Amino acid sequence: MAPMPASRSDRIIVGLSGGVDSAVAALLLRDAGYEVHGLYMNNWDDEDSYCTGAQDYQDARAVARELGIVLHRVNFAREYRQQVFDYLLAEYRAGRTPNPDVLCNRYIKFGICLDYAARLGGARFATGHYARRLDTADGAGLYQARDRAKDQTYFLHAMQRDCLSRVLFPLGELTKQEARERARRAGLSVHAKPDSSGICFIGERPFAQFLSRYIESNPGPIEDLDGHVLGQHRGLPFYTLGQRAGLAIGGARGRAEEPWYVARKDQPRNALIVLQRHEQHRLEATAVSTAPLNWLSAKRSGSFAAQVRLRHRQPEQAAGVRIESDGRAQIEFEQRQRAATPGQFAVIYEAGRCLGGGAIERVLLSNEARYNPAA
RNA sequence: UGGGGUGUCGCCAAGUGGUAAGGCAGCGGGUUUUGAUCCCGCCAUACGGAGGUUCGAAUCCUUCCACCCCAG
Repeated sequence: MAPMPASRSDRIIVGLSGGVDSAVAALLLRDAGYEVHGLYMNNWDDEDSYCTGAQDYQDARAVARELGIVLHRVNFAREYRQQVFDYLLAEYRAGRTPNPDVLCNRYIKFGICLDYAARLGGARFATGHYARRLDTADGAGLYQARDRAKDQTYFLHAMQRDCLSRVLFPLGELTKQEARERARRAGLSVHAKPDSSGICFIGERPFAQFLSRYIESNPGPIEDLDGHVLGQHRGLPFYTLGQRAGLAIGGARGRAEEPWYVARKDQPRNALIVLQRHEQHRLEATAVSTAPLNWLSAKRSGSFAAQVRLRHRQPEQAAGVRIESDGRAQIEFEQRQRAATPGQFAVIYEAGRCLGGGAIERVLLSNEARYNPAA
């Protein structure tokens, strides 16, 4: 385990989700001699068949009991709704594809929840994220987890930099397999609980179905690159760039026997433009421009070479980054990037350190000479 | 109602006497703390309807129906 910067008498608050990872985080800190309190956070109030909140809380209680630690509980549903969910709906309505978990980490987990942990007397706030926090010459830095396949820094890149000095990621040096093994050996009842996926607190329900509860349908044509109508869509917000499933386009006379993918959204005409597999070069970007970056290191200026991810779990892509005077970034990739999507985040790395990132605002496709404002 | 053509899974489409390819879509699962991508599995006792020939027909014959095209 990484050296603990806090003194052993300090109280550490661990965000307990009811899953394996946060349980092991608490286990490691307890075994290292800290006074550990658990904090279960409820971010979503709807109780329906997809909401696992009730079970997760019971699991968190079991973990606390098994570890012999105090468990606190707090409800941030109102804040989540205002700072994450409203953003998500606004982005979808605007035709972009938001990443709510990035905002959840910035505003909820490492925002108000971090403050709440401090009020509980926590000198530090720890979570079960697969990431590493290391001290550097310019302060605490966020580094990728040793288990690169599980690395979650993509989701953490937007947290405020000054929060880094107050957080701990005890799982940063472990693989998922090792974490489960530790849980099993410690007799934690959640050791075999399946990994969760899907938007936190919304769950694994069919996503378009969930969205349709909040976003009105607005049907329009599905067209190929030449403007031939191939079908009808339910509303531009229900699709994202590069998406294959859900288009309901079958075979067409004289067309290749290939699946169709979303190429772009024509907002003024409410048309969804699609293409086939052999045309996917039209989905490839050479560069993206971002909103002003959030920095987790000393602010950079000018141009520099870096590695960039456009989505979680994507291997780092070699790129040139140019910082504009307004804080925005122009990122030019060595390799073309498939389905770079406005609303998602470009996250910048350098030798395993997450420098920060920003929301993708515009995408420069490989067949375009300049940014298309409608992109 | 002259001539020609076509009717095979939701869509496209092989198969022209030997016991229904494939792709797309869809559904299910895997991977995944976003949305996607990707991977795996399932998916026509049935060939527009009805008769007939044959050991055996989607494939041959008769007839009816539907649609398309050219003539009108």
